[in-house]
Amino acid sequence: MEPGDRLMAFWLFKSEPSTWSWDDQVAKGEEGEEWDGVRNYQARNNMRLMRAGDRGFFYHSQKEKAVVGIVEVCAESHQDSTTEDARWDCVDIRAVAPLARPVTLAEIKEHPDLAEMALVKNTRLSVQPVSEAEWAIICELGGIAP
DNA sequence: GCCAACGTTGGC
DNA sequence: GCCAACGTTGGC
Repeated sequence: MEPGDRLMAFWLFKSEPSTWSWDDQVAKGEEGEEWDGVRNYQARNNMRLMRAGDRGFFYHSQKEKAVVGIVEVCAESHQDSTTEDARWDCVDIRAVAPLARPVTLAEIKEHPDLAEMALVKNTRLSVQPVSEAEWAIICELGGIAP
């Protein structure tokens, strides 16, 4: 193990589908897409902690309010190309697989072991960490292997 | 469409 | 450095 290596970490990316949907993400294929436009320090700091190969949930906010797919970090944090402002950087992510069935916010709120998720406790944070236990539960609810 | 939560900005 | 005003997000 090299210094700085760690186990895979898990995250959650929120997007309003009318702006950027799971289908848009899938259409980008292996190449992936910059997760740009984040202008929140907490969300940015989470992206700075990401390493290539980390997995994330893709969550649709607003109308749908459900985790719909799995993504993978394919480029670590770099300058956000939509701004000159050096404060803002972001990772690239690519779609890995859709959930067999979406896991709704209502279900997540109902599950006692998911009550501590930022999705529940800090509704406005758009890029957030997910624990390994939370990851496993949501994958199970979504009908796919973790 | 409303409103609560919360982050950011700017005046002092 | 505080805090009021304001803007934005996102659930309901």
